[in-house]
Amino acid sequence: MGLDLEAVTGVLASKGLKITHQRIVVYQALLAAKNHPTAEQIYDSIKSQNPSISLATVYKTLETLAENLLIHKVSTPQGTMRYDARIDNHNHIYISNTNEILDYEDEELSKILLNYLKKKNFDNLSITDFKVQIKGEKINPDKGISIT
Amino acid sequence: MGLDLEAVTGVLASKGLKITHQRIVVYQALLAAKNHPTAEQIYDSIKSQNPSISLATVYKTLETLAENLLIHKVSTPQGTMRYDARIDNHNHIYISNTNEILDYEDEELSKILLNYLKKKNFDNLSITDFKVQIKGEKINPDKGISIT
DNA sequence: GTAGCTGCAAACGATTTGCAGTGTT
DNA sequence: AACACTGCAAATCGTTTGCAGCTAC
Repeated sequence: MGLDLEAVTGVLASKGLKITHQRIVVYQALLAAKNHPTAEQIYDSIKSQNPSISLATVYKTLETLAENLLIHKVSTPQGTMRYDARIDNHNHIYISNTNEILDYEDEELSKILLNYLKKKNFDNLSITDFKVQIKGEKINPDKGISIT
Repeated sequence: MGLDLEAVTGVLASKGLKITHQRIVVYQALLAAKNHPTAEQIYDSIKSQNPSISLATVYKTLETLAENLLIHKVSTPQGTMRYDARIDNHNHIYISNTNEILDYEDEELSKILLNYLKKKNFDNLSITDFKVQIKGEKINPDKGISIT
């Protein structure tokens, strides 16, 4: 995770976006985040290095990046938005007692679902995206989750 | 769909909730709704018959019903809340060009997923809920969707 | 009678907007 | 130079809250 400056500017340029300091910083912050931060969390994480940046700009930048399919907006069960630099199709685990969102990806699961959806015929619907949403609680909130 | 008054009062009583006119009306309105309405849509649908009811009460009532597991709160990709009187585990299809939410239930899909999750070992996680979220667009927005 | 519920208005948090000024191309 | 982008503050939207009065039990 974490594209260098060249890569980031290249990606922005490829979408015809102006290369501004703010966009670089916001994008890099999101790429570096392993959790799924809110706009405010991104703002907090960059404002010490960029004291003049405004929260509104962070929102606008994230919106722009999402429109250009460089990042994803993720709505949480609480109705707030989080952002995700991963653009490949993957699943999320919402952990209610710690308010975390974990990525969950599994080749086998993707295959199973894709296979299932192919078999079904959804008339008058063009599917743009599908994912499994798992909700749960950590038994021990201080420890991580491992999947075997 | 649509419980009669007796049934509704019975359900409320079984949860130890006071039987108020507002709760009956809100609950029945949600039971009768085939779409997944917002709090405001429920409010609009009942206020002509109940002019003195307040939107805040609708919110409070829905919250209470959800806490008592009589209904579900559903967060949309846009970050707003919708409500669902179906409490069995089912999947949702989000239709972006009409802003609809459709229920989607399929025995086979449930089995496949349950089976998959059983096989996997999520350490330190207790799964409370899982569902498939399908996003798509209607090809013809004026027509329905049929699944075959 | 009392605890719980309602309705109102005000407060709230997250996000968006208008606009004047600034920066990129 | 032109236009897109930023920063600020104010506005907006959906939702929640505080509290006085009302209602079911």
